[in-house]
Order: sequence, then C-alpha cells, then structure tokens
Amino acid sequence: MAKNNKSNDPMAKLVALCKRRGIVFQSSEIYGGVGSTYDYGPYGVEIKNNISRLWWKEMTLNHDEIVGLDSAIILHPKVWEASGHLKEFHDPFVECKNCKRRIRFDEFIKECYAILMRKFNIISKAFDNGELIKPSQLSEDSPERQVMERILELAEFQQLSGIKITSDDADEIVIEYVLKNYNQCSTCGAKGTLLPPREFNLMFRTNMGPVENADSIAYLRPETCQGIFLDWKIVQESNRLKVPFGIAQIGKAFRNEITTSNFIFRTREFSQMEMQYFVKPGETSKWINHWKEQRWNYYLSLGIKEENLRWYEHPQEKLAHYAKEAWDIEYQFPFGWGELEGVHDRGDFDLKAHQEASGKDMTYFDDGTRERYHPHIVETSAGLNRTMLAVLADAYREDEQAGEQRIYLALDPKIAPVKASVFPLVKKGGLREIARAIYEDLRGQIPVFYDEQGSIGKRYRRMDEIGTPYGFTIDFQTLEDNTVTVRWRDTLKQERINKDRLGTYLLEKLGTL
RNA sequence: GCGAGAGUAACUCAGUGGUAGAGUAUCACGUUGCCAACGUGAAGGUCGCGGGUUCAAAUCCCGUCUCUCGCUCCA
Repeated sequence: MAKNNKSNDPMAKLVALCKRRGIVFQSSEIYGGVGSTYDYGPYGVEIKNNISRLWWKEMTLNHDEIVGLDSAIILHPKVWEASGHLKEFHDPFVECKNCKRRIRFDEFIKECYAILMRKFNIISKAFDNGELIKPSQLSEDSPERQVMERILELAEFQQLSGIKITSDDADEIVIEYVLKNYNQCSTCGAKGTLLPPREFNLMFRTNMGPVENADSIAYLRPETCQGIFLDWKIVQESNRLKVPFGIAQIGKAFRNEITTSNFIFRTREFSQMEMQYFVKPGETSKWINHWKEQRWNYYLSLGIKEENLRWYEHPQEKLAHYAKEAWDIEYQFPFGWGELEGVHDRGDFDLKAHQEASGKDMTYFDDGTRERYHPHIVETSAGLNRTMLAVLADAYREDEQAGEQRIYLALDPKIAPVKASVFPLVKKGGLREIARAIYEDLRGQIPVFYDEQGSIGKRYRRMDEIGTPYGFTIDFQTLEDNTVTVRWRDTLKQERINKDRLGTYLLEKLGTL
C-alpha cells in the first residue's frame, strides 16, 4: 500500500471509504492485486444491483416494445470479423495524438517511403542537377545522410554475410527517420503528434476447447450489443415485435485497454447496460432525440446532480467505425469529465455486415406498408461500473458535527444498499426485544440492518458511511406510546412515528424497491 | 513505456543491526436516556517477495514484484 496524501484528493477519499466499508476493493489482494480488477463487497453488489435493476425496470417494464436478452460472452469468431472489431482492434496503427486519427501501419510505411523519396529528389536536384546522390554529398549531420548510410550498411551486411535482410529492417529505419524528422499528421496537419506504430489488440483472446491452435481462437466480447444483432430476428419474430422496438441486455464485456485508470472508471472487465432500438430508416434522428431525453432523465432518477452531467457530441472524424452520429452523457468526476453512456446512431452498419458475412437475411418486413428494409439502430450503451462510480462520487459528503468530521453517502434511497437501520437506544429495559421484533418484521421485505453495539451515535455514523437513509431507534418513549424515532441521514433531523407503520413508511419513501 | 517515490496489523503510521509497536477500527463483558462517550480484556503481523552480508536483518547490500505520483496513453 503506497503512502500518499489522501487529505485533499476526493477520489482517494472515496476509494478509502469503499475499502473501509467493503463496498469495492482491489481484487486478488492476497497476491498483491491484479491491475485494474476490483471486487464488489456486500454493500457494493447491492448498490450495483440497484442501479442495474432500475435500468432494467426502466427499459423492459416501462416499455411494451422493449424486451430483454442475455446472450453469450463468447460468440463465433466471425462475428468480430463482420463487426469490424478484428480489423480495427487488431492491426498495428500509427496514431496522431492531436486528431486521434489512426493510420494503418502498412499505409503509413508507404507514406514514409514517399516522404523519403520526395526528400531525396529535392536534395538531389539541389546538389546534383538531378543525378543520383551519394551519401558523401550530404552534410554530415543531415538526417537524410544518416538514414541513407544505415540502409547502405544493411545492404552491405547482407552482401557480406549472406543473411537476408527483410524489408522490415529497412522499414524500421525509414519510419524512425520520418517520425523523427518529418512527423506530420496527414489528416490534421499537426506536427510532432504522430506516435510510433503499436499493435492495438483490444480483444481478450482465448481458445475454444483444450487444443490451442489457430482454428480454436475465440474472443471475449468487447461489447454486449453484437449478441443483440445476431439474435434480433428470432427475438423479433418470437415476440411478434414491430419496428420500432428495442432489445435490452446487461452483461460483461472485456477490453484489453492499454492503460486503465481512475478506480472502477476504466477497467478491462466491465458491465454494460445496452439497449439497441430498431427503427425505420429515416426516423433515426427522431429516436436519437427521444432516447437522449430518456437517458438523461435516468441519471437524474439515480439522484445524480444535473449540474454534474453534460452532453458531448463526437466530432465526425472521431466516430467509431460503426457510428454515424454519437452523443455521450458525461459526468463530472473528481478527475474530470468522463463518459457514462453513449447514444449512438449505428445506422444499418451492423445488420448489413452480418448479413454479408453470414449470408443470412437480416431484413425486416413491414406487413403494414409492405416494405422490406434493414432497420437502423439507435444504441443506448451505458457503463454500469462507471455509473456506480458517478453515483458514489455524487453522493460523497463530509460535514462537521460537534467538532467531529462526519462522512456520509447521500445516496438516493432507491440506490442505498440498506434502507433503514433498527437500533435499540440501549440494550436494557426491554428495548432490545422490541427492536429485534421490529427488525424481524421488516427484514425479508425491505433491506434493513440491526445493531445494538456501541453508542447510538457510533451506530448512526456507521450507517451514514454506507448511505442508509433512515434510522429507526427504539427508546423509552416506545414503551409508552409505541412510537419510534426516525432519524434522517442527511439532515440528522428526527420525527416520531408509530412502530407498526415503519414498513409502509419505508415503501412510501422508496416509491419502488 | 520513461522518471521519481513508497511497501511494517483492517486503516494511518512509528520503529537505523539486538524480544515487532502506537492510535483508530474490530470482538467480548460491563456501562451508556439520541449523534464516532467510558472501563476492562481479547484478537489481529510471512515487516511485499527472493537472495546476500552478519553471532544477529523490518533495519545494510543485490535482485524482483506491486502500488502511487508525474510524463505518455486511454475502442
């Protein structure tokens, strides 16, 4: 455990709270931890489940035309060829860090040689009136002389040794020369922004069956939506769905990110909540706007403050290979704005790609209008883990009570892992027995927590840290009039209500479970 | 990937060659009339890992791993 100054870093404080209360913590910790893997403890899994259940409910219960699906994580390898992920995720690329444009490596080599030849032409004209230039005619420290000498050295080495020099060796020299001396992006024109070629292999690769060979290679899905695209016709036909309709799925996806960062914000294993909405061509923008509004409201319903949310529209040149129009909902994390969800126009890219690759018909026939077409897809794709991080970051509060710092999570009651605590003020005088009875009555229908240990203040604080919104305390007045104290997490205010009304009180406050 | 720093109890840390410690947290019992009270006690540690030097290593040396910060990167 590294020592660092946590006193002023809100993220560090949130991470510490998550570990202290067993909400989220480093996975495989007894072996020193694996980078970027986290486990969700008892309260963490409740919070995560609450968020995903609210999403599921919003999608499937509130919409007749949206149905659920749980597709496989490992799909046929050809899926990823057709979807473009193998090509886009696998080849070496040279990337411009300014405009983020990636140039395929083989294209880039051609560009490099073109630059080199152009340069030599210019030099040879200047020096030699168009005659072939010799290295000695170039100034000692010119980059052209250096690259030329190195290539000649290679040729000489090949001649003397008989060892064949591959074109890769020469390529390396030329690429190095271009990156060092003429590093300019052909798309945006920025200078010095091209990064050395690297292989982007973002899919987790594994093998189907015990034999490892080229034929058995399989991939863990890098996005959940492909399963929806493969299954959409059977879902549509078996459920007699008519365009527009949607298919919702919650599941894990895996990406071999180059780097991971910011706690559970970017991890290699993560959960997506995706709803793919199948619409008639030409109606896309109407539905994009519809879902933008719907999805925005979802985050408000989780209790996230609206001023911490914003829309970000992807500029055309940054769009993913499948997207035509793309909007992201971003949250203002302590470390900056970060994407929570994308509302994207995927057009008919996916269905057409799978039709072509599989040879299976992927069109929809509209019985009403007698039209046959590939539906266009409006995608809403949310990250569950980062949504939970946003919810936690948004709920984290510190205040001061009687000179003592209090840390609490102002979670929406719908999200809170425990809805109410049940405490006897003290153990004696029969209070414990009444508290126990109330607790036994509530649990099983509502998540509640019983505690009798330590002072009442300490018990409240423990509940504050996991965001329990209500505290029921059984005191001596309970013996007289059957009322208990309800204590609110955020304001610390109290009221008294009849002990038989606690269940309905909670259900009223929660609105839903 | 590069540079710097850090790894000792669940947490925060002290401990410069000679019996591994404190505070907080946890648990038990007592006490306790509403916001981290108190008393007594208990449990909890391969000092990141491996090797070396030494009569003796948490401490010195070498290697290694992990984490943090800054660059870099981030479908």
